Amino acid sequence: MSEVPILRAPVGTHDVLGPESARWEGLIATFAQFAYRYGFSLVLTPLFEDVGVFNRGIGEDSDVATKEMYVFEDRGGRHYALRPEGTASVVRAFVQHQPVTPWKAWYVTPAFRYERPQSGRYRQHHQLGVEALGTDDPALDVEVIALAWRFFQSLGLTRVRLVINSMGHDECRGRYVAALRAHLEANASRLCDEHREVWRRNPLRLLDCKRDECVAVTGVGPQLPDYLCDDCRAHFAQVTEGLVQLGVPWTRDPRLVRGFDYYTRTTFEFVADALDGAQNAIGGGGRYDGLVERLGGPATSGIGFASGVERLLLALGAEGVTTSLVRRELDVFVVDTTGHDAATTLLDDLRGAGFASDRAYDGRSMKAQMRVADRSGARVAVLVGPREESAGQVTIRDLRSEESVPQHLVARHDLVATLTRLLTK
RNA sequence: GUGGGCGUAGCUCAGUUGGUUAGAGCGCCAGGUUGUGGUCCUGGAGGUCGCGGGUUCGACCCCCGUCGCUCACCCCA
Repeated sequence: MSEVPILRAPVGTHDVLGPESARWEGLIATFAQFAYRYGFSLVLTPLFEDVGVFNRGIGEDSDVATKEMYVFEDRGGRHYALRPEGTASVVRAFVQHQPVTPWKAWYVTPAFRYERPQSGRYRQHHQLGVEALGTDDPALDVEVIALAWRFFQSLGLTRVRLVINSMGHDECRGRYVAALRAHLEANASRLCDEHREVWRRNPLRLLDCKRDECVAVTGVGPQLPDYLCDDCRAHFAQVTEGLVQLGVPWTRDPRLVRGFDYYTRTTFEFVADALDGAQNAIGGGGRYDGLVERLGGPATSGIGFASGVERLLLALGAEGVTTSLVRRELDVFVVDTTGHDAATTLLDDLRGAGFASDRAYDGRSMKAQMRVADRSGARVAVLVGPREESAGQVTIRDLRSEESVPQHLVARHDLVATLTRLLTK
């Protein structure tokens, strides 16, 4: 038809429409409800920030910062990056505005990472998350983790595991990293090809490596839990005990360190066992007690959690949960054959009364309009033609009925009242 | 960045050893007598066979390149 070539969404991005978008609405609305229940309020921050926010935030040596950031220069020569994750921006906003603590905020946002897409991994994906700043009370760790857990449960996910660990605070973590570094140095030749040369850059990364060679090296030698100080041990114990009290099951993974440099003490991840692909982490987070300072603010503790919308949807699909959590079907479809557009005022009344209503356009035949009405999924059709109009009536037809004549006439001025009775029971 | 698989109608796909006007199902549109959907019947619209080059008398089919999709490694949501 057209000579203009079809433009498509960029690599690693995707459009969401149709029934799929209803599932998105449901997820987001459910999460918003949970956040509200737990005392979090919505925070909106810019999609792009000074690159320093992310470099200093998630760590210049992290994979995300070194090779996955969408960086660009604007027309004024400023260096910006599209957010690769949610926490750094929110913490920057905290530093800038210094709200009263404890400050509990939730968000839903796109996140960008330049990497090769695959199942459950995109260049633009979307995260739902919460951040809580101003206290290192383990009760808050428990609350954030419980919020995530309950959220997943409410969605209908059953095959989700919580794995948790503590990385200690700066000091004990530092001692562990030093010990790990020495251990790696002594065994560098036995590491996998990928890490043999680059382990110095970020020793903790090696714990994530699943290759046999690296696992063999890191499986022995210094172990993170042995390096925690008494305070960090106590904190971790209180968190795990709190989870037990709430009936939130967890398992400890002493190798769980996660990819961003800001984590201290509690780290956790939710693994969806229904996903057989490599991308089976549907959420994660942790405490970041030094991050506010790193971004120029006063010493402030914080903890956060984020979940990937796309992966949640994949996990839900894999578990066979197909409900959208939010109803998006029409109540009423207006079929107008008067020839002079009686539908417009009729719809205004219906919509004003709160009914989700739609119509056909372009003066199509009644048969055609009925077909569209049927496909729309509306519960009832309201028909108005010359006969009804002259009598001051409309026909209400039940579109879900199998009967041959599931319809009746009703006075025009009784329409809203009748539908209210019909559709709200 | 590296590697595997795949690109034929809006969607899911068929297309025989390369041989005339490229097909199906679903979807979409219009009809099936005068105002009625979901089933059924009939008809119709819609494709530069991803794109470019090559081999050949002839290419959807073979070769090369390229773009895209997809899966995996790495890492993460």
